[in-house]
Amino acid sequence: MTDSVVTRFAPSPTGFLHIGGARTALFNWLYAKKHGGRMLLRIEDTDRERSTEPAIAAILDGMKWLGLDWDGDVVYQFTRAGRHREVAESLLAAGKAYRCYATSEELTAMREKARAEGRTRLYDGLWRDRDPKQAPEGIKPTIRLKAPLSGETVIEDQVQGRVVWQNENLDDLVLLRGDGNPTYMLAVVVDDHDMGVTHVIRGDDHLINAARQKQIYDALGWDIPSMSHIPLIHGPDGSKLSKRHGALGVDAYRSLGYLPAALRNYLVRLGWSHGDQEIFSTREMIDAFDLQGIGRSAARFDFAKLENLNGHYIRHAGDAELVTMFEDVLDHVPDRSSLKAKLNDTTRAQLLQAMPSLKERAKTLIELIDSAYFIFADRPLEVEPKAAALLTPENRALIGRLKAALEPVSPWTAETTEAAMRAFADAGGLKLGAVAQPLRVALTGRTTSPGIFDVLAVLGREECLARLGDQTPA
RNA sequence: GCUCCCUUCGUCUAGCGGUUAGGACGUCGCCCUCUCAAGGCUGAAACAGGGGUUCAAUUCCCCUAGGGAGCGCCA
Repeated sequence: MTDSVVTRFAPSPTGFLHIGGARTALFNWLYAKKHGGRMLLRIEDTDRERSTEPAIAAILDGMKWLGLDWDGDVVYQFTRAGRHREVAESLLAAGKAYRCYATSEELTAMREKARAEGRTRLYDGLWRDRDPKQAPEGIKPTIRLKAPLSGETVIEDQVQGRVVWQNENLDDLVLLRGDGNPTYMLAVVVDDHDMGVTHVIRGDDHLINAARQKQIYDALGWDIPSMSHIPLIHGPDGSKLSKRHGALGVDAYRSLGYLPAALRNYLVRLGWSHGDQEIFSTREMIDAFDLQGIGRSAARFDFAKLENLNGHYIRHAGDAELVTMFEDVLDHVPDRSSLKAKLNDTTRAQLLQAMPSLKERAKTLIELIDSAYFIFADRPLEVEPKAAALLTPENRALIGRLKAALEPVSPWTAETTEAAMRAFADAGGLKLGAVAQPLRVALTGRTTSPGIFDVLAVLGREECLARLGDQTPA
């Protein structure tokens, strides 16, 4: 049976792929992969007003970047409107639905009245049993489901457990709008059914919709798929995730220098766990993923943990791979075009050589870019204020003497320059640090950098001596 | 207001009646050290509150409080 699993990710294209959607997609993807099934992608664009092409593009792009591929063609829900209409009509013919001629004013009044009386059943069934002959002129009717008035509707949710609603709290939802277009509620049910979806995994903001959809499934005589409603992701302060926090599109995470693998790992552990394991390769994630491991409470988004994970993935990435990522991310961050122009075979080789040292200190690709600054810097170096403070007359003189000491070094490697420097320090009765810091400033313009011997080796003899010369009194 | 969901260190979480309540991030201190990281070792840090059930509750039930979601001819 494991080969029959079909999951789906069904975003509405009204904005970018946000972090919560990304996690939902990931969970669906993992579940399908784990069971050798398929994950379908359906764009819920029945709201013609708010659906946009750029949003669709952003969603597809975001999923590709995250490495979440889907099976088959993307299904655009709006193209299936005819089928949705057909199903609504069949329900009408079967007496399981009816036309409702209520005006929006009447509806508003009903809602206010219901709320005032503390009821949840907002639509009072005004046209449920009324003769359509009484229909007013000029009103395009909606088609509403004739939902059960009593009894209960039960969802056996794989995450939330058994959730029960009293039917008197559920009203007759609209299946078809006055303009003949389907509502989300109808479209989802029909599409999931027609697409053969076996497992619905989505945010728990849909939990109540599951009950309403169950009523549609029942009216149609269809089986409802397995339901899993996963808790939402909140901002660091526990409130709803806003743009201020992490409700950024996944493209923003790319621009921030996060690796897809790191984001996947962070996301999978947000709301799901597998014992004490924190780091998961994609393979391990697929093998370990299960619905039982999903928690029921909302999780807060924590950038610090994401950064830590990202650092881990950077440290463990291949050097050549990182050079490629370094270049690729430049296209997604502002003000890096000058850096891009400086990429050539020489600087690429330097970058590759420096990578073992660079990646040890970077939590994001942005930090990686920043710490590689010394490779691309033009002479004379721009010196940070904090670093400039170290360029005292004494230290400048020291740099001059050091330059002289390094000049004869050959070949020029991290090992040989280190030996020369240690000898220089010993001879002067200085601690290595007393020499290394001024040297670092002269070479990088900063007080922090990769190991100074790595910097020496990467920059090469000529460039190093020139930079030292720049800081030596004439 | 109504319906539904949730509640273990600051954060993500393990726990599925009996544990010194574990791990991870962050944080504190120490070690390493040419800076910054990384790494190693330590420390502080949690079962929301109240009732039950039970020989025994973080674990099961109820209530309260707090948080969240939903209440559209949006999805």
